[in-house]
Amino acid sequence: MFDIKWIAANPEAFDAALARRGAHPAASSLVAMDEERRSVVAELNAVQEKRNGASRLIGQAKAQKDEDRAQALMAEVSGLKDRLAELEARERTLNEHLRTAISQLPNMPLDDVPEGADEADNIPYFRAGESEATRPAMPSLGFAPKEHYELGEAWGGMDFETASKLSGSRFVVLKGQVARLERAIGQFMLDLHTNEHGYTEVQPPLLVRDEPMFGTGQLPKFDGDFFFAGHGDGRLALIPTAEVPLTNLVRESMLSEDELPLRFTALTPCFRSEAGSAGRDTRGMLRQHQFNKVEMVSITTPEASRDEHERMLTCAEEVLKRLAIHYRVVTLCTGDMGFGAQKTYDIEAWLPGQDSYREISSVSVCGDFQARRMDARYRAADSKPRFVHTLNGSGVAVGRALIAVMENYQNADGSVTIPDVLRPYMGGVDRIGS
RNA sequence: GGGUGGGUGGCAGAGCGGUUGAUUGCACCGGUCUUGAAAACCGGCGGGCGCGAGAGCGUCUCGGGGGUUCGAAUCCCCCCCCACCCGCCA
Repeated sequence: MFDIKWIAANPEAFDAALARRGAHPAASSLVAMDEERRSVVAELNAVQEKRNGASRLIGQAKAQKDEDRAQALMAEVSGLKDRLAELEARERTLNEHLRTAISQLPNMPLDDVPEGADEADNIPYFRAGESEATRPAMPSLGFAPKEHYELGEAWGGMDFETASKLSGSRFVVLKGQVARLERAIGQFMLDLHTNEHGYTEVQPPLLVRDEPMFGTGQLPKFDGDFFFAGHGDGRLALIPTAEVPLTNLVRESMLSEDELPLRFTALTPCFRSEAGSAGRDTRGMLRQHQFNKVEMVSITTPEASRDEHERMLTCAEEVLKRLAIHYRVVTLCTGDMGFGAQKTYDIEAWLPGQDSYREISSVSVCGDFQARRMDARYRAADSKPRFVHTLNGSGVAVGRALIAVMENYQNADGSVTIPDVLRPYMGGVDRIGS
């Protein structure tokens, strides 16, 4: 969601930003709509002023018991009603159209986001002084690695067949030590972010109204990507990510500057219909309708959001460093970014079984894009209300972390060694599946 | 599922047809006092939109929409949401 005044003042920059995201120019039509709207508002205000002035005089005349004068004024002003109703209706319609049009447009990329069409154009990201060497090394297994589902199915810890009897494809039943390992990974990450990274643990609702989904940008454009549960005459969405409830924690509110930044984290199930990815990643746990994820959300001032973005990335990276899983970070190019993002880093974990890097976390800064949709503001030091900035990042996806642990820590006999940091959560077990 | 009460400014909480955008308290900002701070006292202080270079002016806004009226936070209708009680249930 954008400020129409900004668009009107910077039409070329706005269209250029849209072009970078592969969208058609929109500034001139939006500005035209806004001009029409403003002319209606101006006329409406003038008519209202006339009516209000007369009503005030009528009140005075009545108070002075001057009934004749009151009647004369009433006759004069009553003719304004139709015009008023018409102008009010037009204003409302124009407002709605403008809002609808603007709410369909994706966020504008920051200047340092690389140009590109799709994921092939994403570029590796390193901080100053950093390199591959500063990240956990690739494992040298010395045998042909298996994929996670081959390992899991072999010892009955992952059951896709039974899951499909219950729920169809893209579901899994985890059992025994695999189920426990999944739980251990989630607990470990949640503890890390709450104990060491300053995030407040939250258990949010998993079903939300349409309004929060609009607030974070999932709706209205991507209705088909989610599950909805009927509720009374309406529906509630099953959250596709905890970003939705966590970010909307501050919706329609006026925060004070000294309580920022706010940092929230949650371990929740996420539900996605995966409507657009039929046939992709159909085997295994990589792409499921339901998966657990630890999410981080920060609410900051506009000045602080860029630094917070870098900070949040390091929080997510720390998970993989402690698990000692090799990964890389890429800056998403303009064509691969999500709808609400100004800039996004993806963390891709190395999966030996797949012989490739796969996304395990995505960390985005959204500027005031979501804040405008949610009406989330704070009172700045000069006491003026300003929109907050919002950020979200996975820290990290639990299901995919489970895959990464299993594939990276697999042994030649098909067993999996438990990473050191997870052993306390596994009751001291150091190896499963043997 | 049955019943009742309620949605007002950052928060709390009055108002219930006519200069009421709204008493008051808290919070916040400025000032006096003080070595400093607190307290006390004085003053200021909602948000959106439009016009304007600006000071400012106008307008909308008391959950949302519609209606009655010259005029609605106040009256009527519909919807949404919240709280409480009863029943049922983890």
